[in-house]
Amino acid sequence: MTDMLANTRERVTISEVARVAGVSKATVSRYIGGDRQLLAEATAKRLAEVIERLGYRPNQMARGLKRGQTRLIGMLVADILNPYSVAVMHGVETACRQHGYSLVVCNTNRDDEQERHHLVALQSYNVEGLIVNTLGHHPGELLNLQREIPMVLVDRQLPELKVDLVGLDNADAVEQALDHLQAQGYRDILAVTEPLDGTSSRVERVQAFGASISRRSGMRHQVLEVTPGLGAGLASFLAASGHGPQAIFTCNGVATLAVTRALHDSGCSLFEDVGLIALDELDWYPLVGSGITALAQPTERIGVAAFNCLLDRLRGESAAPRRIDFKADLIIRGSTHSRE
Amino acid sequence: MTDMLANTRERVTISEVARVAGVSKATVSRYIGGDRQLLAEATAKRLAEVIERLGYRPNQMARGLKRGQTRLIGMLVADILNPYSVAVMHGVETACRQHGYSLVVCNTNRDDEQERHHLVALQSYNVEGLIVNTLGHHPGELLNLQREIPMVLVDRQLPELKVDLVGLDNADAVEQALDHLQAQGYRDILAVTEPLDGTSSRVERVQAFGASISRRSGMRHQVLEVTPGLGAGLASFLAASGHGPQAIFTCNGVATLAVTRALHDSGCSLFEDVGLIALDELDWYPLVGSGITALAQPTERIGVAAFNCLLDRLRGESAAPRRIDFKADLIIRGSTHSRE
DNA sequence: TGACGGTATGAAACCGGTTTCAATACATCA
DNA sequence: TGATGTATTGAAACCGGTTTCATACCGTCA
Repeated sequence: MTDMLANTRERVTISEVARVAGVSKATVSRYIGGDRQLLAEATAKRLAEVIERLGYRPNQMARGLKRGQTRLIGMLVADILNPYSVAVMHGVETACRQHGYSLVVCNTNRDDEQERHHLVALQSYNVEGLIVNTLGHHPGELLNLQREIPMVLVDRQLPELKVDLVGLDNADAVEQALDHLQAQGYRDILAVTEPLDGTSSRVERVQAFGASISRRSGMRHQVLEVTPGLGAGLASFLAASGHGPQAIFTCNGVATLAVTRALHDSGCSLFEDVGLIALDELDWYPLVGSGITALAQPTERIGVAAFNCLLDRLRGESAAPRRIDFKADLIIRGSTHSRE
Repeated sequence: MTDMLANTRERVTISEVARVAGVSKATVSRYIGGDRQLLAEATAKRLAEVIERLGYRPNQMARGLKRGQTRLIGMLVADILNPYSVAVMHGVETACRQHGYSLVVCNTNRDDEQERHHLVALQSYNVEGLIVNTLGHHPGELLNLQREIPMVLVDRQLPELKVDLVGLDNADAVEQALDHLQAQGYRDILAVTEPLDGTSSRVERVQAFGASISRRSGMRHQVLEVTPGLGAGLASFLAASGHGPQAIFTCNGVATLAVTRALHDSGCSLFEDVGLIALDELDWYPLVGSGITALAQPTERIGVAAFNCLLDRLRGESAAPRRIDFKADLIIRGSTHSRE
């Protein structure tokens, strides 16, 4: 008996179920579509039995064709190896599943051409919504898509696009970082960021950094980008140590890794000579030196919020674009021990 | 003129293109399906122009319905926060894109129920192939699916399933680790693994560990699982230090993090008191203490290989299930400095 | 007994494509 | 000139579902 099933190479279709159960396709469709109260109890029972026996699974694509809904959400990620992106994605995924959606993830590898390619692909799969966390160097393409598909930007802002935004309250995070550094006695601060590159969150952080320091008296600041010459840049910062205790503020996880590596390679005793506070929290921060002080982003909640934005739009809400900002949480470790 | 486009709320369909271009749906279909040599040059040119002007994008779902191919690959991941899984996924994604496939990623969060749920979902989306990296506690479900969809297991083995396997040559990796430890003078080795839990790669590593040590003279060994009581277990291992220099072999990245944390928390001077060699390479290994010696898995290649397996099956190859094993690369750092 | 209303179901059109088969136009050849 | 072949194209069926609309059946009430 099970052998018969084993030989079934083709997938069971609704017509097959209808034929076996001796009813019409429409009836089966009603059953699987949840309109069970429309059906006679005996019919429903028979269908349940036949479906179970045949192992029938409705074809989501076919359903989507007529219904116009695929229950698919697309997510465009600039760099899937970046823990921040993955953490957000985890939040998105959780929210998706809770609402019966599946997630299609596309990694652009920071490549403009792949971004365009994936955008086309996602549209062709009729994703119902799009979560975008990329450079956005194709605003034209995005602009087109935005008219057809609800969209939300994560950790990125594109002025051309009138869409929902979810991210971090960067000004607040920077303020928290500098408050802490100042309280601990640091006076000479270097911000290290990945190349700005038009990425709004990076720009915001660096600008907030400059602005916040300017409002404080007796503090000096400087900005450095993560490049092959990072080590030299750090060295020259450390060499000019006349302005008081020095600290580094890294604008994201990648920058933190780069800086920590460079300091480590230069034989600098972590963090005796220089303080460090990182934006983004990674699981190894407690382990290096006396631990790295961090501003943790609520990545999980950011992901969930992004999905919820989409859901609101899908349900027809058409209010003005929102901007949802989360606060960072300061986690104090040894890398910013007191200088007093 | 662009305003007219802006008002277009509905997606452009093939019928629309056909109507505007004054041809039949079949002709348009031929054009987008790549049968261009069938068309008159003038027709092709006109279609190109109309499609461009209307911004037409074929609906992949509709195509898939008749053609039976969705160009979708599904990947089931046990824990998307695990860097190993993400790294493999990155490889898969790269290979997918190169062959015109898109990737649907489902994270089961190590939850059996979610695993079943996602399996059903992926099937309902008509994914053409499945890459599985989960606990596989639903062999029944997988067994069913396997008859309909080509499948490949990554880093997992399920004896019930006759499918392709891609992973690490665990015996070789363990051998490399112990060769190195022994050469460095360590004699008393503790293997730390996540709970075995039926996960084949973990079991293989622990078994290979036991077997390999037994073949060496003068070495003692012991196995510990990552649990809340890990700290105590480590302490008691370290306390019984009579058998010669001690080292820890962690079976994967999660175990490494847990062990390093526990050692760190216990105030143990990393790695003066005990050596450490880790299976899996993570980007922060160079940074803690004098650096952690690691056996790096070629995750990217593993991902690519997994996809290629699928591709072979999709192209009709029906040879016996293969097992593809990669060798780990030893990266020597300070955590296994010589004990001589 | 016949008109009426509600319930359960089926037939057929439809979603946006692909594919088969037939038809047309034109050039070639005997 | 008529037969034949080739290059282009269109009409319609089809993929696996959903949905609209019509219908058959049943009990109720006047």
